[in-house]
Parts: sequence; C-alpha cells; structure tokens
Amino acid sequence: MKAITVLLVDDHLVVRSGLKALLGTQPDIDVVAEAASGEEALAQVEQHSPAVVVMDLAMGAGMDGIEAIRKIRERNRRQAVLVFTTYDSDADIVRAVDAGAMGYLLKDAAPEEIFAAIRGAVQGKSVMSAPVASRLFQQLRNPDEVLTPREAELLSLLIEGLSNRELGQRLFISEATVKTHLAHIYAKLGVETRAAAIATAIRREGMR
Amino acid sequence: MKAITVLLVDDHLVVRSGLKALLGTQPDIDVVAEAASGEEALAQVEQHSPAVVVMDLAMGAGMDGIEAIRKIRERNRRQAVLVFTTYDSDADIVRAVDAGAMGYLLKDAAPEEIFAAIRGAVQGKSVMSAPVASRLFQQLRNPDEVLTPREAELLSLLIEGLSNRELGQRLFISEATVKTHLAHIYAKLGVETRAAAIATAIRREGMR
DNA sequence: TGGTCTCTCAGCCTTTTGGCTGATACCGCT
DNA sequence: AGCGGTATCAGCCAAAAGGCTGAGAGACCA
Repeated sequence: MKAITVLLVDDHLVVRSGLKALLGTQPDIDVVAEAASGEEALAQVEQHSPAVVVMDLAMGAGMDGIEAIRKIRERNRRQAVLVFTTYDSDADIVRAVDAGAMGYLLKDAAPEEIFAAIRGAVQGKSVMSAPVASRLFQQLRNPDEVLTPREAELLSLLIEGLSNRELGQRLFISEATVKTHLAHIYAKLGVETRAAAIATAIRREGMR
Repeated sequence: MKAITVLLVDDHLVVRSGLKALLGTQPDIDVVAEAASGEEALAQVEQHSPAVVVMDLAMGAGMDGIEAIRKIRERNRRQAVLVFTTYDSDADIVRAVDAGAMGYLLKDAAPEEIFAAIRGAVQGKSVMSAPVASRLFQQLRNPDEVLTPREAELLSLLIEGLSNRELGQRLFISEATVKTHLAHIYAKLGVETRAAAIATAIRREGMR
C-alpha cells in the first residue's frame, strides 16, 4: 500500500511543522512538501503532484488561499484540496467549496478528524468540521439570506466605514440606491442599524 | 549549563507541537510541559515551575491569555511570560505588557527571533517583534490618542452594534454623556462617524 | 491650593440614517 | 409573453447621530 502524499500550505512555520509532526505519526500519510504562500503552493503541486493539499486560507501576502485552490483545481484535477484554517467564516466556506475544496477543517479539530479528512479526500469523500458543516447547511437552507453580488460589494465598502454618500460615489449610484441596498442587507443580516451590520459582517466575514 | 525550561500554552494542538518541534532543535531549550487553556497553564506552572511560559492570547474557552499571565505573575515572579500570538492588537499589547508579559511575538516571527526571545526572557530582557514594538512605541509617544478606561468600555460595546440609547442604558449614563464619550473616541481614533470608528476599532483591537 | 484629567450632563442645531411606498429597466428562464 | 430576481432611482417623514458650547463633581498631583 502506497502512502498518501500531502502538501502543506501555511504561512506560519510553526503550524506547518506542527502539522507535519502530527501527520508523521500516521504511516499511511506522507508529507512530501511544504509551501508558505499561494505561489509556492502552485509550484510545489507542479513538482510533487501530491494526492492531497492541506491549505490555510489566510496567507499573509500575495495570492490568498481561495485563489490558490482555484488555480490548483484548474490546472490539475488530481489534487484534493483540504482547507485547514482558524476561523469559520461564512463567506470563506462558501467560496472555498465553490473553488473546489474537498473539505474544511478548523485548526482546533481533533487529530483523528484531520487524519480521517485526508484519507477521505483521496477517495473523493468530503469532510468538514461540525461547526463548518452547520454553517454551510444554514446557508443552503436559507438562500434568502445570501447577499447578492452587488449587496456584498456594498457591504465590503460599508465595513470600511463609508457614509451613504461616499458609498454612492464609490459605486457610481445614487444615494437612494445605496439606501435600498442597505435596507436589503440589514434585512438579510437580521439587524436594524449600520453599526450592527458592520459588527456582524466583520464577525461573519472572517474573524469570529 | 542547564537548559531553559519552557511551558507552551496554546489551544491549538498543531501550534503546540510545531513550536515544540522547533524549540527541540535548540539544545539549550527544553519544553517540559504544554497546556491548552489558561487553567491548565496555571496548574502546569505550579507543577513544573518553568523558566519561561510561551502563551497564545486567544484561548478558545475559559480564562483568556491576559488573565492567565496576571495570575501566573501574581503567584510566582520566577516565570517570564512570552506572548506568542497571531495578531498584533493595540489593546492586547498594552494589556499583556501591563499584566507582566516579558515579550510579545507574532506567530510569523523567524525561528531565530523566537529563540532569542526565550533566551532573553530568562535574563530579564524584553523582546518583541518589530511591528509590535512600533505599535507600542506609537502609543507611548502619543498618549493623547490612548482611550480612557471609560472610553474603552464604551468602544467595546459600540462594536457590538449598540445605539446611543442602548449604550446609555447599558452603562447607566445619559445619552448626552454617551455622545460626549463618542466624540472623544472619534477624535482619538481619527474618524468622523461611528461606522468608521467600529471599522477601525475592530481592526486595531484585534484582527487586522 | 490650583491645575489637569476624567466622567458626568444639557441644549441647540445640522446632517445622516432608516422605514416606507412606488416605479423603471434589464436579464434569464419558462 | 410573462414572471422572478436584481439593480436602479425618487420622495417623504421620523429617528438617530454628530458638532458645538458650556458646566459641575471628584480624583490626583505638584
């Protein structure tokens, strides 16, 4: 039986070596390469063609994790990509799955869960941590609460602290339209004020 | 020459084992214990009395890192505590230093930097990553921009999305007073609207 | 004792935001 | 041809937020 070849992608050295040590305890899993950035990850995939890529989404600089997943999947369908990250962001989950991720694990997952995800990934099985699964399920069950692209765009500027007028200028739309979009966003986020919208958006969009 | 005994505190197993592997390469540094929570950390300090405690601030549940630092320093002055965390939050830096941390490192620090910090800590030297140092310096140089305790309290509720009225009710002060505090906070943060205040506060206070 | 800081409160006025209703236009799908 | 979803805009009104000035009480410190 051949071991499962794995590429680790994470911009933190300690996380990489920790994961490597952890995976090293499993005889059927073999870490063949590491990368600290999206660009590096692509190069390593080319060179080693690993069966599974375990990737952190938050990469300090350059290409982000989502982008890297997409590129890997574009060029070569043989790799299964597992997301391994600290936070369970709604947007990231959807985008990662959309980009072709086979699984989504949180860094506080139990070792057994991680091993199982890697073994499952090569067989085409999708594994995700419980909190992640529940969030994804929530989104699929409630499509009404998913923002449209334009709304998402507005929200991303909203959390920069812009006023309605500034939002309008930035997006080349009238203030009236801005208010319409905002009303929809508030309804979907379940809030009443822009302050609350910013607060929940920033938390949902990435950092708990 | 005796090795420096170290306790690792982090709620992520992979980070602990990664750091352990990294420190294991140094003959003069000896990881004698690990803990996944503030409570565990206190117990391990009692039991092993390590020379240095390397601690993540963000602990999933229970006592947070700052609290743990304070407790450790209260009971026993012999430990030097090094903060080892992902984000460089203004508030956390000040609070950690205040609680008695000897150094403040980011997780993307170079291995040599980490080794140096540990070796320095036992000699009473304070080491911090460059970005952290610059932020701290900034704060010390510009005391006008440091929020008062009351203002910080208000800000922490503000980023929950509360309205002026709600803030007043929560803090048992009038809406007028809330507005006064907010005006001061805006001035210190260099913004004009509560939306921008929330945006910059959340970024500054913890998650980039 | 006087100065500074912090926290508290008030009134007044302007600007911004939010709620509501209604309308047009484009697109894709049936 | 019609329907649902999206994006655009307008007007009206009430509520919230923000700018400004002024002021009293307590703490702390020189």
